[in-house]
Formats: sequence, C-alpha cells, structure tokens
Amino acid sequence: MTVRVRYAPSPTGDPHLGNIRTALFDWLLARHYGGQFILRIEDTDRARYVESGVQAQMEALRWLGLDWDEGPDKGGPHAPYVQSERLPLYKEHADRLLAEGKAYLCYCSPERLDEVRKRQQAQKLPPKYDRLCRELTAEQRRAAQAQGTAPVVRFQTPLLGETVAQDALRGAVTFQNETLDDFVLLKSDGFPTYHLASIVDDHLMEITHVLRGEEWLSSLPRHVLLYRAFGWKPPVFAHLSTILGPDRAKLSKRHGAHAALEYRRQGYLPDAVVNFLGLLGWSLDDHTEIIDRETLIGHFDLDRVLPNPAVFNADKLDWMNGMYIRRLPPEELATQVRPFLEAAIGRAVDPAALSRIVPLVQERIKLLSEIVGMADFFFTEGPLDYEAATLLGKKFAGEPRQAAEGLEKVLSAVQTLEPWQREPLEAAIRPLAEQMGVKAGDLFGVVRVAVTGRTATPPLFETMEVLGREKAVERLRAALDRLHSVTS
RNA sequence: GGCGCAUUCGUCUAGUGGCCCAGGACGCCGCCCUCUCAAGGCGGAGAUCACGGGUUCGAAUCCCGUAUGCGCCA
Repeated sequence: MTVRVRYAPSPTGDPHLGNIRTALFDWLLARHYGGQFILRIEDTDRARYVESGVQAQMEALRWLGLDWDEGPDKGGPHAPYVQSERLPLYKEHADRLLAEGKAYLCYCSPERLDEVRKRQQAQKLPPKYDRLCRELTAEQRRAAQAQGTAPVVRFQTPLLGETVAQDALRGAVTFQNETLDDFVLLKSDGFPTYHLASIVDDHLMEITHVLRGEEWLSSLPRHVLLYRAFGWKPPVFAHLSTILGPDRAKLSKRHGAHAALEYRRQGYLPDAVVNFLGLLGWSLDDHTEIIDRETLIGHFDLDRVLPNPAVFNADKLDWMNGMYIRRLPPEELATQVRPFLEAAIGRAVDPAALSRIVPLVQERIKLLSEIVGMADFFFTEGPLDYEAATLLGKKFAGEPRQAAEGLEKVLSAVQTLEPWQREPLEAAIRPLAEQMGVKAGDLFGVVRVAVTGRTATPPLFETMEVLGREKAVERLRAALDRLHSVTS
C-alpha cells in the first residue's frame, strides 16, 4: 500500500508557520515512504474565504520546496481538489447515510437552537443539540417541510457507550458517546461541514495518513464514527501539537509576523526554515541540529514526533539561518542577496562587484536582508553620513589633531600605492601607527569610519581593496576636512 | 462549565526501569583568536525530570491523584 498524505488548508489568508509545519511533516512522510503528497483546498467555509488564500498557500509551499503530486493546479486521479467543486459528492454521501437511517433531517431554526443552548447554559449543562428532530414522525416532518424551512442533515450519534480512537502520537483516546451530539453533516445551503467533507475526501482520495493540528483531536470520535457509518477503514490520524509564542499562547498575529512568506521577505533561507520546523516536535537523535532535506526525508517518521506543544524559538532559527548562509557557495549567496541590496539602494548592482563583497560578509550576516547594513557603504555615492565623534572614537575623542595627523599619513601613504590590494595596504598603514605611538587597532578604527562610515565592518584592508582607490581616497579626504572643521 | 491533550535547563530537545545526582542545541556569561564586527575554539552558569502518593532491590521512565497550561464545545 502506498502512503498518501494530504495538506488541506483553508484559504483564509497567508499560511502560518504552524500550518507550514504540518505541511512539512506531511511532505516528509510522503517522501520518506515514496508515496504521494496531495494538496487539497478546503474552502467550504465561505464566510472566511479569502481570494488570494489559495495562491498564498501554494506560493509558500513552493518557496520551501514542498512539491505536491496532486492538487488544484496539477489535477490528478481524484480531481477536483477544491472542495467547493465537489459539492455533489458530499450531498450524495449525506443522502446515503440518510437512506440508511444513520443520519436525519433537522428543521430546527437557528433561533430555536439558540434558545436550547441558552437554557442548557443556564442549567450549567454542556450545550448540545437536543435531538428534537431525531424522532420526528412522518407527519411532523411533512408539516415542517410545508413551512418551507431548509433542513440540515445531522449525524445520528450513538447515545451510549464510548468511542475509542487511535492517535499515532498519543495512542488510544477514549470519548464517552453521551458527550457527543448529533453534529451537522450538511448545512441548509448545501455546503458540507468540515466533518463530512474531510472524511469523504480523505476516503475517496485514498489518504492513508491524516496529519492535522491538535485542535481537531476533540473531533476525532465524530470522524471515527463517520468512518464506521460508511463502512470505511479510517486512515492513521496524527494530531500535531500547537506551536506557541513566547508567552505560551498559540502562535498568532499578536506575536508578530509569522506568515511563512514574511520569512522570505526578511531573508530567511528555505532550507533553514525547513530544518528548523522539522526539529519542532521531531528529532533525529540526541545531538544533530543541522539536517539537510535528504537526511530529513531519510529519517523522518511519525514515531519520533512529540505530542507536546512547542514554543517557537526565534533565536535558534536565526542562528540556523546563519549556519545555512555560511554554507552557501559564495556565488549562490550573491544572487540571493542581490535583490535585498538593490531594493535598499534603489538601483541595479553589478554582479561582479557583488561577488567581491560577498566573501567579506558571508560569515557576518544571519539574514539575507542584513547585507544592506553590512555592505551598502560600498555603493554610497557622495559623502558618508556619520558624526565626527564616531570618527574619533574613544581613543581620539580628546585628540582630534592626532587623528587628523594619522589620516594624513594614511592618505599620503596610500594615494599612489601600487598595487591597490589588501596586503600592500596593510603593509603601508600598519607601520604608521607605530610611528605615531598608537595601537594599530586605534588607527585602523579611524580609517575604518572614514572609509565606511561605520564602526563594525568587514576586515579593513579587504574592504578598502574592494572599495577601490578612488572612493577610499575621496573618503579619507572628506574625513580630514571634517576633522579640520572640528579642530580649527 | 464539560470533555480531551500535555507537563525534562529561559527555549527546542535526548531519554521507553539500573549506562542519568539527566546528554545535546539556541540564548546568556567568561577566556582564546583578532584591526572593529562576526565566525571559530575552549570553558561556565542553568533542570531536586510540575507536585504528592504508590509499584519496584532500583523510576525522568510504570500506576493513581493534584496542580498548571493548552485545545475543543459554546
């Protein structure tokens, strides 16, 4: 039997990291067993439907490299893969249960349901449908129909006994049937509820493993009951734990941007996000943290998935992203980083220039977007923006003349230096510090700010080499001018 | 309120009766390297395994209860 797994999002907006982790586990399981990964859109809740939702879901999956074998855009043996296009199927199955006496039509108005609920709450009883329509006589039914009320279809839940359901992560979970009510299968507008639609589709699409959020665990007995009523074999169910924010509440907008695509915008690498999410509730062993896709696929299985909720550790994701950035071939990093830089400086960047810069910043950024703060000065035209105090630093704060003297020495040592390369630059500048009786690092600090406008940069001489003589000299002069205006 | 699930360093986790007075990782701190910032190396602090009872020669690991958190139903 081949493993068939589905990711079945509701297109209610951008997918969250929580959703994406479910999709990842789905995908890993399918790939591990050489089975199929199916994308199905559950859009029967028309009130919450968002037009761009389907595209956003697919975009996020594509970004992360989670390719699907069957889906709305690809078709497949069980098309269509969008629930709103499968309405006749749900109707047909609801009718079948109706005909077999396992479901019934309910004519209760929303107003009456509301009243019942209020009464139960007042008596501190668990609110549930009072089954008024379960035992209607043919005559009563005719009367209700004559009134023109559109009925809903309700499932006839056993009144007594218990339903034992298996969860792959937790084992047997037992529910008393009397706590369940006669839930709705088909709404009065002809749309199915989640319960009916997902069970019918999972069966028809031959899904073998259902991975979904823990919030569905309490619906499990209903689904098991439905499978039984249809005479179908249920799939393996695994309810994945919730991902929590730092305050231990379920991850949500309140915790900031956790839409998957937002991570792309911020400069996270798909491989890093996949690795990180793969380790949220699953582990390979007691020490491996950096795991590539192939290894993930090779080892992933449900038996090492944990049932307990996990707090999202943003620091660790950042660290991991840095690890992946450092492992990238420099040319690859250059192309990844280019759009971020171009967006920031507002013009195209010469790939050749960028490829000389990238090796200098590769181990200094954790996010692709950090290229901007680390390298934009290479592209700045005209005067740099910094304070004279920054230029002087702690060392020369009271000695602007000495700093100016240093810069003058550097300028004249460097102006006609040949070749304009890292080593000659260092050989020319380092001895000047000794001449002046200051530490090399202190002199370098002034030069660094003069040439880059920043106190934290890649190594100075490499930076100057890449920057080029023209800009470096121009900036040294500008720094001198600035110091002269302070000292005079 | 009812039902269900969960509970190991701040966080992610290893651990399925003796190897654990609990291992790894992120973060934090210190040292080394060093022209700044990183990266890297080394070291450190940090968990009476939620609590209380059992079972057992022996429990983080099994059982019961309590607490707390979360989810679902409204």
